[in-house]
Amino acid sequence: MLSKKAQYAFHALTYLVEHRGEAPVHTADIAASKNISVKFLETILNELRRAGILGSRKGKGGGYYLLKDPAEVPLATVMRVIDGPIALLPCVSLNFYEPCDHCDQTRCGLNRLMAEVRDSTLNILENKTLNDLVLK
Amino acid sequence: MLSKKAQYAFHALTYLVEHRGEAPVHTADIAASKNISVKFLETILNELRRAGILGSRKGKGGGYYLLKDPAEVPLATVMRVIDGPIALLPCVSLNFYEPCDHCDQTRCGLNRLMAEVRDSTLNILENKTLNDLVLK
DNA sequence: CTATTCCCTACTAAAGCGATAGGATTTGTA
DNA sequence: TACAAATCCTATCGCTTTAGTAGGGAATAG
Repeated sequence: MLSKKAQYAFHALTYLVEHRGEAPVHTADIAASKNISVKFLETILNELRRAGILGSRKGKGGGYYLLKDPAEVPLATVMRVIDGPIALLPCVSLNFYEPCDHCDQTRCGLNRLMAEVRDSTLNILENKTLNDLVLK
Repeated sequence: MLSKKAQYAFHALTYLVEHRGEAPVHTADIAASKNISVKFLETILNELRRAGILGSRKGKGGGYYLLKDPAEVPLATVMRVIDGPIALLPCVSLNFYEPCDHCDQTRCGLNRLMAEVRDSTLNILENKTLNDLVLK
């Protein structure tokens, strides 16, 4: 399951896509619009900034804004930044790989099946982008 | 990610499929073969029994055994018993559904996308069974 | 200079995870 | 009937993660 943090991140990004081209958006505005604790959302937007997904400006007229074209940011990227691995097992993770302790991967049925799940999941999450969060 | 419990469950079930038709298998044998703590595995096999996936017999000559044809037990069933929901959001879960607090599902882009992920995941996990855990 | 806004560090309460402990219960066999 | 073998049950425990909260510091526009 996605953490609350990841859910909030997606909702906030949705808001930012919808307000793209306007002035930087205040954390407080997003929080109010999406019913999220301001302080909690602050830390989330900050993580997204450190990950290179958002830019920010301080002071009056400041706020957060998208750094890239929303169509260039896959959902998988956001999920990895906030929640870490997408795969169901460390031994089939592409970005957070860790070997199994007591099991030869080349002869593990579970490994093979979970790799299949990973591929079908990533096929969606790597191709759907922030743009797809917004319904037309 | 799958919990350790779910991983152990799958490994134990693999062992049981491989020893199908023989006498009931001792917890200790599986634990030794798969490097799992005996006591921890006990609770896992018990959960699988209460879920109707395994049968058991106590006393001498006792142990656990599969109740059904392994080809009739989808991986999704095991995962739900041990880890709960498979979907990435409560509001798109088929078996553990919970509505969103502040978001109209029919107009939520995230909801729609996560439902898509769920479908592609379940397409695998409902069709692959315990039999597929065993490599030939 | 001051109000506004992001930025940073630390803390916390509650829950979940990965076990472990200790015994109760059932069953086959001598 | 006694005993050993195995499952079954309940409780506990240390650790980590989750979902926030608190309090102020730093930059910036006007």
